[in-house]
Amino acid sequence: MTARKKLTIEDIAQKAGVSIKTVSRVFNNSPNVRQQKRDLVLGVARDLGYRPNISARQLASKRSFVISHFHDNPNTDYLSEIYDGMRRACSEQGYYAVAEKLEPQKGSYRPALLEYLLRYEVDGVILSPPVSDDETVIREIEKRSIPYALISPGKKKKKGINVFIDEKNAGRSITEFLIERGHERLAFISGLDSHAASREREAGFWEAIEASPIPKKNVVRLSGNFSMRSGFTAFDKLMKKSPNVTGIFAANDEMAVGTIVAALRAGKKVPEELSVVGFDDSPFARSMWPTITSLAQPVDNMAHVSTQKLIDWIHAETLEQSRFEFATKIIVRDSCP
Amino acid sequence: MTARKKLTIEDIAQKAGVSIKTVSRVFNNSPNVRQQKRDLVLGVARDLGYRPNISARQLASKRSFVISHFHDNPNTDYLSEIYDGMRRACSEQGYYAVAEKLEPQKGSYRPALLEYLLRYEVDGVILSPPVSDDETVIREIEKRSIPYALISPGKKKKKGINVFIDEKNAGRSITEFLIERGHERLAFISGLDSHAASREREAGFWEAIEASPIPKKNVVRLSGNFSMRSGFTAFDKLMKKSPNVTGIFAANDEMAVGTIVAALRAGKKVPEELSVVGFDDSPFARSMWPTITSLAQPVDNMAHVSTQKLIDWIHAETLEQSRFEFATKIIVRDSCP
DNA sequence: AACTTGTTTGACAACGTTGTCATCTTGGCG
DNA sequence: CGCCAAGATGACAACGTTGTCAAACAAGTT
Repeated sequence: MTARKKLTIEDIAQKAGVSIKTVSRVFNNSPNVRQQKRDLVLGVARDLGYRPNISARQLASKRSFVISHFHDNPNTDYLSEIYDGMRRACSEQGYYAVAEKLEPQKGSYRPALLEYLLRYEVDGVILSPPVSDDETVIREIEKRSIPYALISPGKKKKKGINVFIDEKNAGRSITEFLIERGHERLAFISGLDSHAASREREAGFWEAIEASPIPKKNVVRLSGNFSMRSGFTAFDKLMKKSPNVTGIFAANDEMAVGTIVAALRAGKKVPEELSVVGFDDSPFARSMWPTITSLAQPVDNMAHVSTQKLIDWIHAETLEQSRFEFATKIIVRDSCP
Repeated sequence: MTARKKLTIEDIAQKAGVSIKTVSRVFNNSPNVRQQKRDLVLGVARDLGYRPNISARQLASKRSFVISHFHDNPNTDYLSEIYDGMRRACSEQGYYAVAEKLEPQKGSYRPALLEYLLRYEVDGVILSPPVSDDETVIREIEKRSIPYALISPGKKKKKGINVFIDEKNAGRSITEFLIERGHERLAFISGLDSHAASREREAGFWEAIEASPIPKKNVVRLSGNFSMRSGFTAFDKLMKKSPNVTGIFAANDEMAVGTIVAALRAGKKVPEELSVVGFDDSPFARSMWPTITSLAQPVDNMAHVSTQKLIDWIHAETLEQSRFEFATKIIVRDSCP
């Protein structure tokens, strides 16, 4: 029933009694179109169900309408949240969202990146950790003056769009949460030290400790690498070092899961004898038992905003605001109620 | 340094001393081009580093070069493996791989699907469970004669490409694996009964039991829903019903994780007192402690082959072979060594 | 009223391919 | 050796947009 012929810009122009160029202007939000005509065209287009043909646009304008997300992160939950946010923003504006895992070759992301940029001529790029901290990649993108957005970069760049949470602040607030629950012997399990966010979270942890009456000797730092496995081993080490710790902050949820599993195995009751908080509010946090109290960052929304702003930048060819900080919140669950 | 002007088909034609149409034919693998010219053109193109312009192709040929994967599955690891396989096949052939979560509206995938098909005019579609079992979706796609591939469909369709493993056989073989390890009291934790694969896996489980000397009264069936949580509760129920079970087959790895965590909490040693096997060989299986013995299906490869065959189908406009069965294997790890 | 100046509009040529159809080769066969 | 069918090639018009540039219009200014 909907098998009618394909609509073109010409059909709309004719029906609205204007030239195709005016229709084109309307759909590109170009200036210099009288509001009245704009509304007219938009009305006709809506009635007929017109959608601009992406390929023709691409060809004529030499833009690809592709926005690529480059990543190198095994956390598929995180990636898929980013992709969702991108997709929402892209489909609102008729762009393609594409995700590409960048495989380092001889330690450098450069070859894979170049191959890709050449192939698709992307209009905009989104980078997430750890790629958002790779200077080589950023330089290569700037060299081609492709608009880009960095999600949670370690150090903010002046040029691109920067989208982030205050990791230190977040680390501090979830530590304060633990302290308020009455815990006086704490442990922190770090992520990869090469990951800037992990270092910030730790800095926040120590800030909270210093601001509290808890003596430093009651606090242990264990190093992990964001993997569930490293949570296990951290817990085992902890039990040897200071078995009377009652509150643990793991720098991400996977390690929190590992910690809890190890605790259960060792016969410790969670949360009765040991409270654990995580970071990221990943699906793990909801599905573990006990469910995990975690600090949530609005990844989906961060990706959505980056993409929107990126598209604005592409259109405007100039960038007015470049830094966007997002609020976080603590999701209270069973592991530290 | 690579900032040279964009190459077009014309440049290649000129340099090779043929018409642009011949170059076009070569790049589309059209018949009726002398081998000698084909090689010549290909050589020149390689030397100059020519790549056909996707948009122009799309516009002229009225194809979109987009292959979409429709899914509705919370397992991001699974999805990302599929996406990887698709991407590999797509980028070999200059297609776009796009993934789209189909959100049911009033219980039907139809509205979301139609919106999407209209928007992007996809050339080919890949469906994964549970969408690959949705008759409405398949009918809608067939109505538009869009080539499609089904990954692990419950019942094989005659028309599209069907890519699958023998779930029953797989279920049987991993059960046999348990039995061979000397377990005589077993339990099966099912997935969602609406999920055809889960039913097949269970059928395989019972086949193995019947073929063994184990009496049925030593075997328990518990129902789960593929979530980690349902693994926990299944284990707790099991301990009440028949605490002397020594081998458990969970219909997926998430439930296996849940089972193991519950077991550790209850003070059971895994694998010394209780062996657990899972299904899917997801990242969980590698990262849990103990690591989980699991049945692996080659998801990445299944997606790669579906996509390749789909592209063949798009080009040939006719489908010669439509069913592809993949081999599985058991990955032996610590939870049942 | 004539003259600026800036805004709005449209005609028409790109953009880089593929589809169509006509023409030119080639090879087999009588 | 001539004829014919099939295969190989090319000229040229699509495809549906946007870019360019010139023309028409509107609003101030003298």
